[in-house]
Amino acid sequence: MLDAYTDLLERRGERAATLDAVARAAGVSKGGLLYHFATKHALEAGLLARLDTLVTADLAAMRTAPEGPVEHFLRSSASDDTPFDRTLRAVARLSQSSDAARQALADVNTRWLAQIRDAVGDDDLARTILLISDGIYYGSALLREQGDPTAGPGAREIDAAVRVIRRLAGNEGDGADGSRGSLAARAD
Amino acid sequence: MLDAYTDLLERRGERAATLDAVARAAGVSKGGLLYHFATKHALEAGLLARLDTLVTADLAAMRTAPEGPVEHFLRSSASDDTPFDRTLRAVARLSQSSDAARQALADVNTRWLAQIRDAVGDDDLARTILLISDGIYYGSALLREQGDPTAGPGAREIDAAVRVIRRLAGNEGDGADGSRGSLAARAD
DNA sequence: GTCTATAGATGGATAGAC
DNA sequence: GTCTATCCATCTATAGAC
Repeated sequence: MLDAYTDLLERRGERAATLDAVARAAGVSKGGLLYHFATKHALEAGLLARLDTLVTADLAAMRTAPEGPVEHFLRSSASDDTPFDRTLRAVARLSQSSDAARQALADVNTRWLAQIRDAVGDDDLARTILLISDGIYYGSALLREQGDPTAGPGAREIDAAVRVIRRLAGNEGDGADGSRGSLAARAD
Repeated sequence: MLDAYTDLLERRGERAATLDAVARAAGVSKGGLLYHFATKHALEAGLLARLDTLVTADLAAMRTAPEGPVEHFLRSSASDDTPFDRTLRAVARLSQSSDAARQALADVNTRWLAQIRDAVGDDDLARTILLISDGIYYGSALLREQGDPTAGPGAREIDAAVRVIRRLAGNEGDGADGSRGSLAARAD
């Protein structure tokens, strides 16, 4: 049922994610849905709880990614096939009218920033990487159409950003060869 | 009436922007509102038409900004007091469930990219700047709460991004002194 | 042009059978 | 646990007075 709710939020927006539509998509009746989630607010709370679990797992995956945490982070910003990204996009849509969802997104950002700063050792660069990720993410979350996954930022934008950050990371000083400076730091 | 519609979309989301609420906020009755905009769809179309007018003016302002087009562009990404930015945020909210609004946002991005690329002369950097701007913009659009303008990215994030881009621009080659390379190009 | 009144559809939620 | 039936509020839109 949370899957159906996520899918509707992501693909058709908050307004279309009615109890009726969620129940139909989940293959149950409205009454059946309301047995598990007594109110619409409870359904939302269930989604936010799931997000919290998934973000913890994502941070752990970032730390051990072979391409390094930053590149893994940016490339996964537009991924559309993991439960985590789908949940995040759904919550972003909810955040329009829900303070709790907005707070949940802010918390995710805070946790990401801490880990990226830890990886690159540069507060300015970490915040900029977060912004680039937000650009990729929100663009892909909001501009993506139902049937057109090519809308919004795609591989082209992400590759451009990765190259730009590599230039910076390569010029930082501690690195050396220019192809992988602090970008890939702590990836080993 | 478009002002009232914009304000409701921006502050309380698509779902709260009902004909009733818009009419009340505009100080007219529902019937009065529907005299000028026969359907809700017509109201939306009116907002998109206004956006088109405002983006044209914004591109012109970018070209003549004293701090250069890129810095002007990034700093204005989180501005909350211009009619253009308020309209853009409102349309971003509509884009959840409206194909026309989504297309309008994509068009704005296309026009921005062309102008930024023209200013920095580097496609990768231009696309990255767009992503940073989207990060600032969507963050400020979506995380901003009714009474808390400090949520989402603020001056701190923007300053960080400007410094990072300056580093890049200063390292580009054609510039020289490092404090203003292609960043401020064509600003004179 | 702007209003009130109301129609018709749909939203969230409850009651009670099975 | 899941269903159908139903209540009540609200939404878009129409009709018609002023």
